Amino acid sequence: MSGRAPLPRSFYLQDTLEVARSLIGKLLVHRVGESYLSGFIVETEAYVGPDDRASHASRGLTKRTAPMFGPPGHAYIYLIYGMYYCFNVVTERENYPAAVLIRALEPFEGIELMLERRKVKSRREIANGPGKLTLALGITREMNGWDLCTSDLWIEEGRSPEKIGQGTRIGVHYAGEWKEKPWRFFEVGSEYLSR
DNA sequence: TATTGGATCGCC
DNA sequence: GCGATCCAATAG
Repeated sequence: MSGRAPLPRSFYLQDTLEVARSLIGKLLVHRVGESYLSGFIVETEAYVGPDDRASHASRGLTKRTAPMFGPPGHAYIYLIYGMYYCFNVVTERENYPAAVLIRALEPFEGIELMLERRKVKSRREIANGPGKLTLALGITREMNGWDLCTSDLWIEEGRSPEKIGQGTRIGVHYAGEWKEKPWRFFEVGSEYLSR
């Protein structure tokens, strides 16, 4: 038996900013056969509601953004710049588009395999960015929409971060006043943050 | 049907 | 600082 317990759906049903903050320190896990690839979440960003111009959902329900309008606790994964995948967890009630982007991890399990996949030599380069962590953990488009409560991809309890910092979101220069929202959260002092 | 540009990354 | 690389979202 595993003894590993995915966070309950009620966790993802909470306010998105609360989820984004609470995710710092939790463990993101991908089970591959008998082994696990995982890392502690050290950086997140919240994308909240239909009016947030930084969010893909600000243009309404489309084929791509459909998971953001779905029930909480599912994955929203999309291809960015034709090359990388970004992984989000869907939050809040169905039909209210909101999600939290996972931006960086501190590698935990499967480090040797993740170093190979990323073609890097140091642990801090494995998952210090949203496109890097999906490559390291083997998260692809096939997993878009997966239920994080019942699938081989989930988030479980981890550790308590000493201090959580907050700042503006990255890469959303096009979002007008919404780019100023301090909706990025991170573990202060971590060596595994993006950029 | 054609054009545009992006919640990034790694190298110049 | 810039090009890679592809596809969803728009415009026509």
